[in-house]
Amino acid sequence: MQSVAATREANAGSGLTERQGVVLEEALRLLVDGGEKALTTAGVARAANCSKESLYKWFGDRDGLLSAMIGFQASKVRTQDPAADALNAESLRRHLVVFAKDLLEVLAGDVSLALNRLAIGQASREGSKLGHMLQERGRRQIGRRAAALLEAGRKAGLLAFDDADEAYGALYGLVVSDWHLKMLLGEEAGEMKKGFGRKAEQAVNAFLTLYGTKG
Amino acid sequence: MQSVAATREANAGSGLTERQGVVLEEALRLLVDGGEKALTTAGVARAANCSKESLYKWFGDRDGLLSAMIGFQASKVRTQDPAADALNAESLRRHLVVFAKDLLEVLAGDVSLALNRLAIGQASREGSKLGHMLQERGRRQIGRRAAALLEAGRKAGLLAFDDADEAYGALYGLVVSDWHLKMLLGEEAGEMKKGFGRKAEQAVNAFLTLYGTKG
DNA sequence: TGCGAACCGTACCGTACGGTACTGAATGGG
DNA sequence: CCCATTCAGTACCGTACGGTACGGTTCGCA
Repeated sequence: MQSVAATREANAGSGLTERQGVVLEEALRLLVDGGEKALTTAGVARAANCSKESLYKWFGDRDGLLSAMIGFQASKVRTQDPAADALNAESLRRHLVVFAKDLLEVLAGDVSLALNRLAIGQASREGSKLGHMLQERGRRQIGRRAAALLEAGRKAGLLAFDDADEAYGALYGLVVSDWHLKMLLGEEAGEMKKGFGRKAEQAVNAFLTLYGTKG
Repeated sequence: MQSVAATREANAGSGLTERQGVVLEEALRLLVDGGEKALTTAGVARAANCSKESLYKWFGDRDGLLSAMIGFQASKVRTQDPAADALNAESLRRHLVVFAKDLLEVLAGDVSLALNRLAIGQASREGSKLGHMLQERGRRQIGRRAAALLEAGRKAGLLAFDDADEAYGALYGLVVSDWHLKMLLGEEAGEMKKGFGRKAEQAVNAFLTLYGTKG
């Protein structure tokens, strides 16, 4: 996963030492492997070969570490909204399918699932600070990419909708359905992934039936 | 919430004393109010005026208590699949809208959210036993109701689909989209609920566009 | 009345965690 | 060469939890 390059990228303008990035990487690994219960300060310190005192100096307290982990991971995910090449019906469909597949694969990723589980577990108390962070820095990114795609489709006369949010909601729902929740609840994601391609195409077909200008 | 009647109902054939039902009710209240962190054995014992020793005698250990809570709550939710009156296009639409609204309101319920958060939090370790339980005893119920409704629609010539699961997945996705996740992450459900009616109708409209036999 | 079962309340134990304090080894700059 | 900074490693403290054990009380029953 070329963690070094990714880490350096993530640190750009985040006030994070490279060492701290490595520590956060190790913390994420612990979280993915063992869930929140396994994410103890002593455990992180041991896994990252640093002292607990350093952890507290860098991140304040445990919650600060959790926030830093979310921000760190979010800063690593760069959603490229490329293209904007002249859209026709077929290229729009292709872009939508790629988007749908990317969405499913992001949601099914180890780290994404672990962080979502973490934020959901903390949602009851503490005003769901982590939840908002995850929502803002994770979802918003991919939402923007979708919004740009939909808007381009509309500008090209290939899509017709009044409310962009509503259209995006339909696309998201058709693509994801209840798979995300099932994975969050522990359903093995392994066998699911092979069906992502077919599922993405079906969802895009349905979406184009609803919002496409030509059947 | 007529908890007494509901409790008595839930105990039918579950090997649960009425006292134990009251204890589970109190445990659910603690979980809803304070999340998993607030659900300690001592806390439950104090809130329910029973001894920790009794808790361990009745439920084995903490995980047994959690399982019992899920089973208890699931047994309280009775999904009536009524109707089966002669379907026409309008009554099918009405039934679908009612189903969609019910689904949204169930998912937005305090106890449902708390139990889903609990199961998701435990999904990393322990083979996600609670997750499977929640999936089986909660989702399966409402899924059956939807399947019956869809099948009736097809039998009446009002719906056309090959794969019932695929159709149900589309309906679920159109109705729920990412609202469930947002609520699980802590988004205030209060202001959302007022939009459920409109959202349900929009989703059903879209679903009928996709799977209805007459536009 | 005597007996046993169920059970509440509480005290108790071992453990594990979050957070703090201390020591000693590097490192680097004057 | 000396001093300041940083940090790893460890020991430590208070707390809180899961789980167990025990005394006292109520209740049903013979």
